[in-house]
Amino acid sequence: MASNTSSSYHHGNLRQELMDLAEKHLIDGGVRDLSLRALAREIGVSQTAPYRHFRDKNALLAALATEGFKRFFEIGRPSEEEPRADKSLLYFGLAYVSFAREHTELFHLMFGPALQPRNQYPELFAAGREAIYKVRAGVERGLANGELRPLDNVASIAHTVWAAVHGVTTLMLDHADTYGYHRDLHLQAEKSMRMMIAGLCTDPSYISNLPSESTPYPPPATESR
Amino acid sequence: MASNTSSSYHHGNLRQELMDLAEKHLIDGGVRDLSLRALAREIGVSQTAPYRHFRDKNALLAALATEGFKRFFEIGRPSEEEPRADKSLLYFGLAYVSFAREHTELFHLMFGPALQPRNQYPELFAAGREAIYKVRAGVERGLANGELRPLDNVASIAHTVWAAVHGVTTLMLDHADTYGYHRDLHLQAEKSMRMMIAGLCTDPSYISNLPSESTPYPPPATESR
DNA sequence: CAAGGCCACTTTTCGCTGTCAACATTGTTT
DNA sequence: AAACAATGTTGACAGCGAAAAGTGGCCTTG
Repeated sequence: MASNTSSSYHHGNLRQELMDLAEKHLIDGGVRDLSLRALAREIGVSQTAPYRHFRDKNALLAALATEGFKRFFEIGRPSEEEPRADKSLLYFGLAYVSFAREHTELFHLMFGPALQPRNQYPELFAAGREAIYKVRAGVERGLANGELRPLDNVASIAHTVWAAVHGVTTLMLDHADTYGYHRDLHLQAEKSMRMMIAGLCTDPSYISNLPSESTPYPPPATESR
Repeated sequence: MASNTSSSYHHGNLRQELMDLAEKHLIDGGVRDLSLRALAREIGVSQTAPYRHFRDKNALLAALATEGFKRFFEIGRPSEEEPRADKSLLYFGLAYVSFAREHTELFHLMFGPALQPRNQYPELFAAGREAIYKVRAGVERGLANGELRPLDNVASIAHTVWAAVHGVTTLMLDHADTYGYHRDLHLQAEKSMRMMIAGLCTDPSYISNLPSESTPYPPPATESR
């Protein structure tokens, strides 16, 4: 896939290859170690070739984040099939956490302040916005079912759910050691989300049943801390 | 305060002046626009002088973040005086949001992934850890009073509260436009926190009374977006 | 089939950054 | 007075993002 058709002057697939390699570099090293020059060097083109495909370094980052959101949609799917609103929201939250742990640096790029300004990339905006609709749908069904308490309008409740999940996730990623939850991070995350979601439910009996100590979740991804 | 005693060779107060100017630069421009050389140039010392006081650029950032946490303690105070646990937690959350809006870039430095690695600065670690104790204290009193439901152990509930507040705040800072809460950000934040805290209370009647549309909070700080 | 244009890439160059090694200057201790 | 440690300075290196101008090759158009 790396080697191209025939001509050595025109690479032919540079944009995609830049994206792929950029993500690889992102994974081990974070945004700080991502340099256009290094990418170009490694691919074997001149150091300014990337500028044919991305106006900026920022534009590359925006493209990466956009693709991250598109992959992110996939994990939102199950919530549409689960009939129970509380479980649906919980599953969304757990998937959110899993995504963040498996694609930590991408997650940071998508939701963190590293990529700025971000309001000039319509695709990125649309992709990010799409995500909240998943939650909205779940909340709407929950309200219709009567499983969720009509505490406020849909948008507001959806925002609250998102904030809860997002807070649990980011705190876990960036400050796990500070707050002393070295192990069983997934367990703590699930407990927190259950507590918060329970408050939104009319009948919180199920959701507030905290999970047992042993968790079926995958071990934390190897990180370069 | 800038001009020193008499000698022009030894500055005399370089460390503090670096910190002050660094924060100023941080405020308008973010971490990306913070350069040791620019600081040195502006202060009027040579470009390597800062290295006498900070091993690294990272060390400067760590010092800034540490001081940020120390200021952050001040806002935690009111929660100790408020007898009602729900209100105490809510006030903490509101103060958290206010701090984040008034010192956006500092907040990002304190809680975001920009400063890395951060585990080699004991002072920073201690300062960050101190913050969670405020919440713990509030939760402990709430549990003792019977105002908070004993859903789990203190640490776990405190972590949950923190995550809720943190999620609301970061989402508001970084993605306000994405999720369509351009105005009345403080109102939305308060509503979300009330909903979440209500779920933790035995009698959520007061806390779930959502605030009215007009808010007494200060307008958003002028930001360079 | 040739002319011309356009696109993808290269070369060159600029100014900026963090950081290191060696040196100079100062206030303080012995 | 002499040695010392702390604090600045000079100069240099490698790396970066980015702009300007040139070049090779494919594609359209006459």
